[in-house]
Amino acid sequence: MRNRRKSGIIRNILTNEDFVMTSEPNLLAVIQRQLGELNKSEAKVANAILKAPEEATRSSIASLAAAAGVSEPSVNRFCKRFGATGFPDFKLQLATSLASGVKYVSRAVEFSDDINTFPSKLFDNAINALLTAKEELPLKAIAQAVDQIAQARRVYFFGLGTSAAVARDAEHKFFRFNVPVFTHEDPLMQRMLAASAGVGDLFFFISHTGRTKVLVEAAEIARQTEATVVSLTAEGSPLADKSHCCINVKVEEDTEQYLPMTSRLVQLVILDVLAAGVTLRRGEGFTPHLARIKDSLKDTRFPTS
Amino acid sequence: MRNRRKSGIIRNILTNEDFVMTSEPNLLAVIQRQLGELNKSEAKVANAILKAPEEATRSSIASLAAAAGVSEPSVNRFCKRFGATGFPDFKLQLATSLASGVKYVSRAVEFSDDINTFPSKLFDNAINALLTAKEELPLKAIAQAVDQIAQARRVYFFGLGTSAAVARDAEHKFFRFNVPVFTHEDPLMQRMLAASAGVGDLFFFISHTGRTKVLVEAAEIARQTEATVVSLTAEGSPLADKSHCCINVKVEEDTEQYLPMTSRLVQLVILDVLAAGVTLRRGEGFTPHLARIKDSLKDTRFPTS
DNA sequence: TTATTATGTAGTAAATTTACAAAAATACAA
DNA sequence: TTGTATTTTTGTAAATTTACTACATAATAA
Repeated sequence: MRNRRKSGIIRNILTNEDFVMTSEPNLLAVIQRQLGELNKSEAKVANAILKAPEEATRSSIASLAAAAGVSEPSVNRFCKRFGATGFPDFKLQLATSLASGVKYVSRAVEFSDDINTFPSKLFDNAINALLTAKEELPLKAIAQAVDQIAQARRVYFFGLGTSAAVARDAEHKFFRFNVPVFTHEDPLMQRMLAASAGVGDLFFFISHTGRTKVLVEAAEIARQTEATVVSLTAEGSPLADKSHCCINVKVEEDTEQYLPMTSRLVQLVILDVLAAGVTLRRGEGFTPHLARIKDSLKDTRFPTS
Repeated sequence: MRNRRKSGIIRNILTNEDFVMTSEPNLLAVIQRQLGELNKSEAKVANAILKAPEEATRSSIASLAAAAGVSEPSVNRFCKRFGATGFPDFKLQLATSLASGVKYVSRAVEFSDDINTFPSKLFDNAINALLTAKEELPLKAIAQAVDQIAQARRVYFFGLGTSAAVARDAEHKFFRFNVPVFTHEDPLMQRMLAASAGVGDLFFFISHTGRTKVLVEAAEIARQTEATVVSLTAEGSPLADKSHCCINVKVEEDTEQYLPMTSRLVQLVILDVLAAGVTLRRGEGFTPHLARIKDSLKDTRFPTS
C-alpha cells in the first residue's frame, strides 16, 4: 500500500500534470453525510435522490421536485448547495459519480458462467488490468530502458513459457525498428549468450513472477559481464534485483487457477511503448525505413480487392 | 448514400443475430468507429465531440451545434442515431462513458510526443481496442470454435510473423487445459501437416490481415482433408473464406506506419476466451488437472520470500 | 428530369433559472 | 409568555434558456 502511494507521487512529479484533485469520490456519499445539516425541503430532495439515484440522473427538475414533494426552485437550490452550477450540472456529476464507482472490478469466471457472460468478464479483466497499469506506469524506468535499447549494439529478449511468446513478439516489433534483436527460448542458449556478452549488449528479460530459476541465473551471468541487464517483471523479485533497470509490472491475478493472462497483455503494451520510444528517439527521418520493411512483405500477401 | 443507410441496417440485423450487446459500451469508441459511415453534418458533430468530449457533456445543444458548425437539429439527429432519446440523454451517456476510465479515442503517437504523453496514448489505444472488441464479440463463432476445439483430437495453431507469437501463446495456454496442441512457424511444416490431416484434426489459423499467401495456402490444403479449419482473422479475407468457422476481429489501425499492435491484443484475449470456454465445457472436475500442472512448475522457481 | 436524402429555419414546447413575495422560524424586548 | 423585528426558508410566477418538431429548401443520386 505505501509502495503504491510512493509510486503515485513519483508519477505525478514525472508527468508534471495530473495534480488535479478529483472533486469528490462519490457524490451520493457526500449527500448522505450532510443529511443532518440540511433544512426540511433540502432533506426531502436528498432522500428522493438517495432512494433512486439512477432515476434522478434521468428525470427533469419538475419530476424530481414532485417525487420529493417540494417546489422546483428548492431542487435547484439543493443542487447549488452541493457545488453544482444548476440542476443539469448536478445530474452530470451524479451520473459520473455513479459510473466510476461500481465498474471495473475484477470478475472471476465461474463454472456457472455461459457464453453470454464469461467472454465479457475476461475482456473486463483485461481492460481493467491495462487501466490500472496505465495509472501506475513506471515512466522513469521506461525512459531509461528506451535510452539503453536505443544505444545498444545488440538486444536479446529472453523469456520462458508464456513470456517466451512475449519475447518473440518483442523481437518482431523491434526488428522492424531496426534494432538488432535476438530471441532464444532455450535456457542453455540464453546462458551461453549471456556468458559471452560484452559492452553494447543488452539483455532484456521478461518474466511474470521474476522467480524462474534458469532465467534468473542467466540474468546473473549476464550481469557479470559488461552487458546491460533490463527486465520486465515483478517488483522486488530475484530477477528485478539482478537488473540494471527494471520495469515493474504489478498485476494481481489468480495464477492459482488460471495462467497469467492479463500481466502478459500489460507486458506487450509496455513493449509497444518501448518500441515507440526508440522510434521517437530516431526521429522522423526513420519513417522511410519502416515503409521499406512494409514493402518487402507486400508480395507475400493477396492484394486487397 | 442510401446504400450506406442500407448497409447500416444489414449490419444491425446481423448484430441481432450474431452479437450480444454488452451493458456498457464506450460511446466515444463507437462514434470513432462509425465516423466513416456518417454523413457530412453528422461527421462534423462527431469530430467536435471527439475533439472535446468533456466539454461536450457540459455544453448545450446550441453551443455544440455552433462548435461543430451545424444546425441544432443536426446535433439532435446525431444523438438519436447513436441510440439516445435526445440531446440530454446523449450527454448523460457520454458522461457515463467518459467516467469509466478511457478519456481519449484512438490517438496516434506523434514525433512531438515525449515520455509523458506517448505511453498513455498507446495504453489508451489498447484499452479502446479491447472495449470495441468487447462490444462486437462474435459470440456465435466463439461458441462454435469452443465446441470444435473441445471435440478435436489434435489442435494446430498456425500463424506467421507477429501472429506466430500469438500462436505460441495459444499453445501454452491450451496445453495447460489438456488440449493436445502443436504450433509451427515454418510454412513448409504447416503445409505438410495440413496435407496429412484427418478427422479430428483442427487447424487454427491466426492472421491479422488474412491475406498472407503461404498461410492461406496451408488453410486451403487443410480444407481439402477431413480436418476442421478455424481462423481468427479479418472478416471477408481469403483466409476467412477458407475456414469452416471464422472469428472476426475488426480493428482499424495504422498498419502503414506501425505494426498491428492492438489487433494482436484482441486476438490474445479472444484466445483466452476460447481457452476458458473449453475449460468450462470440461466442468469442475477438471480443476485438479490445472493444479497438477502448476505443481510441476514449482521447483523451477525461487520460493516467494 | 424526378426521387430521395440531407440539412437548415422557424416556431413551439419543455425545462430551468431568476426575481420576488409569502410563510416560517428565530431572536429579543417588554 | 407574547408581540415585533429580523432572518431564513419556501413557493409562485415570470423570464430565460434549452431542446424538439414540422416543414421547407438544398444537395445528391437515379
